Order: sequence, then C-alpha cells, then structure tokens
Amino acid sequence: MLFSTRAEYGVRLMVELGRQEDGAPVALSAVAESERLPLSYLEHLVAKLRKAGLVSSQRGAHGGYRLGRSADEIEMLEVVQALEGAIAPMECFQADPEGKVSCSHETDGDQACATKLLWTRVQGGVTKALAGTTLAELVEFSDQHAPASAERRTAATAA
Amino acid sequence: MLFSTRAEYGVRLMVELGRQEDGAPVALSAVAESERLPLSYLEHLVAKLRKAGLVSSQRGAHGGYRLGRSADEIEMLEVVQALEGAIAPMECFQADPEGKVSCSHETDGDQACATKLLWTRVQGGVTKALAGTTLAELVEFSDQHAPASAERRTAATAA
DNA sequence: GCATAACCGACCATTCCGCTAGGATTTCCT
DNA sequence: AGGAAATCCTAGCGGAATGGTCGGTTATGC
Repeated sequence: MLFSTRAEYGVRLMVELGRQEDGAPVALSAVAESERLPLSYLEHLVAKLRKAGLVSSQRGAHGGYRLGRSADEIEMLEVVQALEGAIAPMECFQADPEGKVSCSHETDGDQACATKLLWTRVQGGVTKALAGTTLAELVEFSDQHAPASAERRTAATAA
Repeated sequence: MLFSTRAEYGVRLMVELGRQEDGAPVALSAVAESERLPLSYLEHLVAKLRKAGLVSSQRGAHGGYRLGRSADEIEMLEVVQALEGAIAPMECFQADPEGKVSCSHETDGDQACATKLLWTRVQGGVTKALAGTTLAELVEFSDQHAPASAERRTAATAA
C-alpha cells in the first residue's frame, strides 16, 4: 500500500468540503456521517490540513470547516503531503523543492547508488500525478457520479 | 515512505547480480558484504525473488544466485511487486492485469468514489515509472558511477 | 566427510496505523 | 446567564507491519 487511510479519508474530507458551494462551514460530524468515517479520527486528520492552511475552521456552535482557498487552486499533492508527510519512495530518499534528490547512502563521496535512478523516476511519476490533479477535478467527478449526496446528508438524520 | 527497505535491498541485490557478466552464481554473503546488508535478512528477500522466477539458485558449495533471465528483459515493476506485493496506492484499491481498477467502497451499486480518479492516476504514474525501467538500465548506471565495486569486493576482505 | 552455501521456520523488538477517550475552549442561541 | 454545539488538544491502546536474528536442515563441491 503506497498510502494509508489518512490520505484516503483526508481526500474524501476535502472533496466533501469542496462540494459546499456557499461559504457556510461544514461541521466535521456531517462529513463523518455522510462518508461513514469515525469522527474522532477525522479530527486528527483535519488538524493536519488546517496546519497546512488547506482548510480554515470556525469554532463554536454552527462552526465547522471550509476550504482555505478555491478548490481549483488546491493541488492534491499538497493535500496528500499534509496528511502523509513528505512523499519519498524510500527511507534514504529526500527531495528538495527543486526536485533534486539526495540519498543517504551517498556518504563518503560515493555518489549515486544505482537505485537512485529508479526511485527518482517513481518519485516523479507520483508527484506528477498528484500535482496534476486539483481538488476541483475531484469535486466535479464526485458531483457527476454521486449527485444524491446532498439529499443523503439531510436524509441521514431520519435514518 | 512509499516503499519499505525490502524494495531497496532487493533492488540492490538484483543490481549486484546483474553486474556479474559471466554466468557464475554469486553467493548471497558476497552481496551482503559489498552492499553492507544483513545476510539473514537478504535470505528472506531473495526467496521472494526466486519464487517470482526473477533469480535462480544453485545450492551447495560454490553455489549462489544468478538472474532468472537477461537483465534487459527484467522490468523493475516485477521486481518491486515480488518484494512488496501488489502495488496499490490504497487499501481499497485493486487493479486487475488490464489496468482496470476497483474500489471496495463501491459496494451497494454506489459507483466510483471520487478518490478513485486520483488513485488511478497515481497508480498509473508509479507503475509506468517502474515498468519503464529495466534492470539493465540500473546495472549500467551502477557500472558508470561505481566501477570500483569489483575491486572493492575483493579488497573488503583485507579491510 | 567436511566446508560451504541455499533453504526454512520461528521468534522478537520496535514502530506505525487506526482509532477511542476525555477533556478544555470557543461560539451561537435563547 | 447558561446550555448546546462545535473545534481543539493530549494521551493512550490493540493490532499489524517492519526489520531483523537465530537455529537448524538440506544440497553440493572438493
């Protein structure tokens, strides 16, 4: 498994927030209910998203969370990074912002273990996929394939 | 971390085997020494590679391991899969051979959670990177950047 | 027959994952 | 003023995976 459920749950959470057209904050309990995820676990995840500035919060009654900025300005790389930590294919692997990578096995002047070539490509593949997808895309996809969710959320209280 | 040290060590092992031009089998202890990896742990890893047919073994004195086929016919996707198991970005995610994906959240007729779009892209990115790299490439890279390793191996006994 | 090596299975310490619990704090509504 | 509703924070916990170790068995060359 490349990623843990943190990324899965967190992305679901972000999509749910993105579906809210008006600026009204969404309570975490509503997200937990409609996505059927444990509320107290979501609290931990949303904390990471908040610290990364991807969501903003409003405390107190009728409070909740909203996106930190417009959904089409949020690329999923940021989201996954906030949830899972820096993305590296391997323990020894560290990439600086410019995409340059370094490997901790490169001690004693010994440059470039052979695996570096491979992990660099993998790293490139996954970051490209993540950075090339915006939250807005996922929200749109979600609206197309599950337009009933708005009603589901209100109907859930009756069930 | 996308992958564990299993992939790292296992790939290093494969590269080391690939550097052996003649068909002579390489003892695991030699690999362990020159790569400075724990021998008994390597045994477990090489077992997975053998079961996948990526290496063949010769038992007894002067035995060891050699590549199951030519290095340029081994794509790294196979290697990593053998070591880490099926590659899926997420727990709920399963891809059949044709690349079609299914998500376990798609129960009760509910098709396609929004995250599926994202994970499909990620999956594509990493498998493309892995499948597009052959062991031969890594071996060549290794020969270029650390041509001293052959001498290092024999000199290691003196050190 | 002995050294060398591949094999195999059990175990083990540490860390991570997924989640719960319990509280404190802020805010709205009446 | 005083709930109720919500975010926030810290601590813990059971289970699984990680990254090994160890001891023993089998096969093979010299």
